[in-house]
Order: sequence, then structure tokens, then C-alpha cells
Amino acid sequence: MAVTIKDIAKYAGVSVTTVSRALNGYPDVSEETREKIKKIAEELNYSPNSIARGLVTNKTHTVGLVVSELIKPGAYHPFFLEILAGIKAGLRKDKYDLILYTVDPASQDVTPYEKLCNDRKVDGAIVEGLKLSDPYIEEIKNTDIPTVLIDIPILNDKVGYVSSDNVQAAFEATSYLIKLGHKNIGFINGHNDAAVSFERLEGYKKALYKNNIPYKDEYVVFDDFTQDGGYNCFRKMIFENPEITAVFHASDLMAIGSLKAAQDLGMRVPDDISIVGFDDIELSSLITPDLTTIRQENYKIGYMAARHLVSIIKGEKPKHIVVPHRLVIRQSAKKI
Amino acid sequence: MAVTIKDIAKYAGVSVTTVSRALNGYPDVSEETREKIKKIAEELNYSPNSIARGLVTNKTHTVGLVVSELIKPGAYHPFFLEILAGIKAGLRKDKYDLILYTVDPASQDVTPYEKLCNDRKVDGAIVEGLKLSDPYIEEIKNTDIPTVLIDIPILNDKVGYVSSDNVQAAFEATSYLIKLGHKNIGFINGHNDAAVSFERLEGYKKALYKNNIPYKDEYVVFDDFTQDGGYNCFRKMIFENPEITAVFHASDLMAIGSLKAAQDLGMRVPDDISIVGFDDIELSSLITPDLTTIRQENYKIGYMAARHLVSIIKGEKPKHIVVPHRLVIRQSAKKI
DNA sequence: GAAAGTCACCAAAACGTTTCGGATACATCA
DNA sequence: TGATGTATCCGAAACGTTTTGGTGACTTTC
Repeated sequence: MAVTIKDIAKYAGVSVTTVSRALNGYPDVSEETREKIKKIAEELNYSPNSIARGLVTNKTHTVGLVVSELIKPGAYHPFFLEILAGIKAGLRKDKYDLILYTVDPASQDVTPYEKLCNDRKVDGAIVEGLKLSDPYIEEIKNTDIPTVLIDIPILNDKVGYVSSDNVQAAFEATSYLIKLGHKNIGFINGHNDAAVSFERLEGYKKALYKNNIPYKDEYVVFDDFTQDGGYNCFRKMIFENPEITAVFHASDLMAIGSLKAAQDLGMRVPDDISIVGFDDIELSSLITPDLTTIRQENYKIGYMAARHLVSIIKGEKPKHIVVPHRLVIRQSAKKI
Repeated sequence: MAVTIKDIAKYAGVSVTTVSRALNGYPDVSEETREKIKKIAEELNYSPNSIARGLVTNKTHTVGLVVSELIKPGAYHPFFLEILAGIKAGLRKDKYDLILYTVDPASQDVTPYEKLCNDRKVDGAIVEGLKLSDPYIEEIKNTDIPTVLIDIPILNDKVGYVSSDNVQAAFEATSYLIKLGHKNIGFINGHNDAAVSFERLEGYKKALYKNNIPYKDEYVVFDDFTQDGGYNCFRKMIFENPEITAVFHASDLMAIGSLKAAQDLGMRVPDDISIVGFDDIELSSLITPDLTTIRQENYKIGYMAARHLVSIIKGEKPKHIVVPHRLVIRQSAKKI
């Protein structure tokens, strides 16, 4: 039998109203009795029943984290942990709890976004790793549940988003390759079902244009962000366009796939071909040659998403937050 | 204004009692009215308020996942995601929600385990990644909150645990090296603050003993499970005992650290020195040479932990569940 | 034909909070 | 003096469920 506000009231000889007001820092209660109540609460080891509180306030001090099926055996999200750690850190200050939803497409028809959030009475949600074609996306465009998306540009009265400046990042990576003397630069992009793919393509094109290098459709291929995707794309691209001397990738996993493919083809990296990735996952610095890539501050992305979400919950206006990236120069790209 | 059980009652011309009983599959309500009520609930898009329900039933259908500060920038838990994915899968059937606690030692004094769980009214918790010296451990030994630990042997009325058979696994790994002809086998173990370290040491000793190889204290060192730990231990061990031809490790990260150290010392793996790891993290198959190691089925460990937890919540007796491991033979160990 | 059993339903309490609308006692003001 | 203000407190309603202990009406049993 946990101790309730009633026990305290009885003990202190006051009403439950007064106990509630005292403990929650309201006025209308003398300092003297407030201290007495606090002391008793302390002694009885009282802690408020969050469920009961939630029932009346309609707030749970809990936010949801919605990730897609990216957490599944054999295809683990490469930097989910970093984002998660950032989110937890961002939530800590305001003492929000985090409840984790992993949605698999099979059950999404059954449980739409709003139902998911309402059933569990979360005060808001962070959404990460959804594809553009995901049914949740349309729903989120019109929701009034405080929501912050990661890497998905939606903005309205209650929803904001945070991301890197993907256009600029891709621009810098490509420009770097150009500066190294490369002219025939391939781009192995992510699938069309991610907003970042379009942005990164734009940055790639921009860099070519600025340096008067003609854009060629056949130098750009799309695939999912995985290692296998990179492996296959690279083989095909190099086979059809042997003049290519450098390849920029929309993910490190794909870059690593290319690296393997190159090695299997007897090409040396970076001597025969330069490779640049995107993300700077942990693995990138551990392989040989280690990967030149764009570092995304995923911890910070998570942190900012969390901070922004609580600000939206508190009534502030949603916005687009961009967190800085930077080009990390290692061994996989070389001057020609 | 969400639709409540009252609205349905009014609409159907019955009492709220009847609606509740109808919807929850109790007897005492005719099939006819049950169908009517269900239909109305459907039409009104009713979904029960879990908070209100939780208040009266004192159950939330939520479990906590307690992990230590392992999720922090720069030191991400190498297989947490696999465990997490397994847990989520194990919870899905019974529709338990998961709320994530990351405890940092700083706040543990302030928030003891039971308070953590009670405040949020979880029905039970899974605990992972805690050190033996963690204050929570003592508390959990006597708790009556349904709890399942991973890799920490505590068993009582409400708490069980799941782990690999670490003794056997270490035994197999060491035996494998012996079978390859190695006699001077080092063991870079994890720190003393983990139960698995003792078990793995026991397995290592057992294998030596069975093969009539004398155990030497100086062949065994302890450190944390990290790459840096492995790196430093390896240098020291080889420097002081150059006759060693093989090293078994309590984690893949440490094995990779040794691998780097060996390379920096101009030793070739596996030609000059054989290396065996433990865990089979993703990275292990991607490095060169890829790592011979003990595969832990972390997804399954998570899954079993979740299943066992719900069974404890439902009143079954806690036990120790051991999930199978297996020796994965790759390139980092070689016959001499 | 009375007692007992069954079926379908309901009113009200309970869970532990917060909050609204007073109420009391005393001091202050014109 | 009467009115007004202020500080401190309280009773009761409300949140949306589940559950307890009924109550009639109708059947069955002896």
C-alpha cells in the first residue's frame, strides 16, 4: 500500500487540497504548514501517483519515440543509438519519460499515428527513420499532437523538424573531390523514399555546376542505404563508366560496400578510386582505409529534437532546426 | 474530446457497467447487446483511456528497460540494439509498451530502483548492462517488482535472469585454440565488476585443466570491455610474455584492440598470433582478418528476457534462462 | 407452488490526484 | 461602523475506468 496524499493530509491535520497545493508549490498556503507537509511527505517516503495525476491533468510527462522497422535483425540502424542517447539527454532536464514505439508497416493500418499516441497518452512524439511513403507522414502533416521529425521536412502548428543541411553537406563533399582534381565523379545516392536523397542530390549538382562540370544522369544511381546496395551499385557504375575516378555516397554503409566492391575488382582505394561517404558512423574510422565522410552530429540531432519537442509541448512555435555537419578527411579519397 | 465509455452507454441505452463488461469480454451480458455495444464503439472510434484503466487496475501494461550509462557519447553499447530489438519483439505479442530508463550513477542515490519503477507504475522491468557494484543490484535482490536481468545472476520470488552459458562458451573458445596447437594462451578478460568475467575465467581455466596445461596468473589480465582496454592489455601481455601465441578475449571490442596493437607491433594475425573474441558484434565480420569469436544470440537474449518477464508478471515462477551460443570460426586464429 | 437457481442488467464506490468555488478569520480602509 | 481586502484553508467535483454487490424477471426443481 503506497502512501497517498490522503495519508499525508490525515497526518498533518489538513485537507488533501492543501497537501496538493503545498507540494506543488502553489500559493494559498502558509510557509509554516508547507514546511510541515513537505517534511511529513519526506518522512513517509511519499511519491505522487503519476497515473492519477495524469488522469486529471491529461498530461503524462511522457513522450513517444517512433521509429520504423529499422530495428530488426540483420539490418540495425547504424546510428540510432547516438540519436537515442541525445534524445534521452535532451529529455532529462525536464524529466520527461520516453516510451519506445517501433512500428512495423503491417500494423500501421490498424494503428494510425494519432491512435498510437492517444492510446498511450503521450504528450508528444519524436519520429525518426520513416520513409516518405509511410502512411504516418500524411497523418502527421495534419496532426495537432506535438511532434518533431528527424530528417523529414514537415512544419505546421504543432510539428517541427531537425536535420543537417544536406544540400550544403553534399555540396562540400563533392567540392572536396573536385578540389582534389576529380572530374568524373559518381554519386551513389539513397532511395527516393527519403527526403535527404533529394537534398543531397541537389548539393551534388550544385557543386558540379559551380565548377563547370557537366552533370551526367548515368553517374547517379539510387539504392537503399545499405552495404549491399553500395556494393552492387559500384560494380555496375564502374563497369559502365570506367572513366569515373571518385564516388560520393549518401551513406557510410554504401561507401563501405563500394570499398569492398573495389577491392574485389582489384582496385586500390584511394589510389585507383576515391571514395567519400556520409554519416561518419563508428565503423568508418575502423576500416582500412578509413573513410573520408561527412560527419553528422547525431547525438546533437537527437538532443535538439528532444529540446524542441518539449518547447512545442510548452506552447512555443515549431521550427526547422539545422545542426552543423562537417567534412572529415581521412584516407579514402586522394588527389589526382 | 475523446469518446468515453459513457458516451457509448448513453448511445446504447445501457449502463457504463454493461459497456465495460461487454467490451472486456466478461460474461453477464447477452450476445445481442454485446454486439450492439461493440458496433457502437467501433462507429464512435472509441479507444479506452489507458490512464483511467491503470488507475483502478493498478496495472499499466508497460515495462521498463533499465540500462546503465552505457548509452553515452563515445562509448556506445555495441549490441544494445540487438537486445532491444529482441525485447520489442518479445513484448509485441502481449502488447506491452516499453519505457526506457537510462540511469546515470549520479542520480541513483536520489532515485532508487523501486522508486523508479513505482513512480512510473511499470508492471515490471528488464535490467541490462549494470555493474555488480551498482547500488541497484542489492535492491533488486530483495525487490518484489517483477524483474528480469540480463547477464546478472539474481534469482528470487519475482526476479529471474537470462544469459549465455559463459563458462561453457569460454571453455569452447579456449579448447578450440588448444586444438589448434596453442599451449601458451593469454586471456584478456573484462573487468571484475561483471559476473560474466568470473564465468568466462572459469571456462578458460577448465579448458586448460582438461588439457593438462598449467594455468598461469600472468597470462590473465582484466580491463574494461573496450577497444582501448584490449589494445593496452595486449601490448603489455606480449611484452612481458613473448612466448604467447594466442589470446582469447572477453569481448570483440577488446579483440579488435589487440588486433590493432598486434599490427602496430608488426605482428601478423593470425600468422604470428591467434586472436579469438567474444560476442560476435557486427564489426567482427567486417574487419580484416575477420574475427573468430563466440556468437551470442543477443536478439534472442532480449526476446527471452521479455517473454520471461511477462510470464513473471502473470505469476509464473522466475528462473534462469540460458540461450545458446556458438563458436564462429573465421580468419583470426590459426593452427600452429 | 414455494424455494432455489440463472440470466441480464445496473447504481455506486473506488482508484489518487487536481481544481473550482467557496468559507473563515482577521486586518485595513473610508 | 460597515465594507472591503487578504491570507489560509477546505469540501466536493471531476477525470474514465473497473468492480462490488446488488435487483428484478424468468426457469427450474422438488
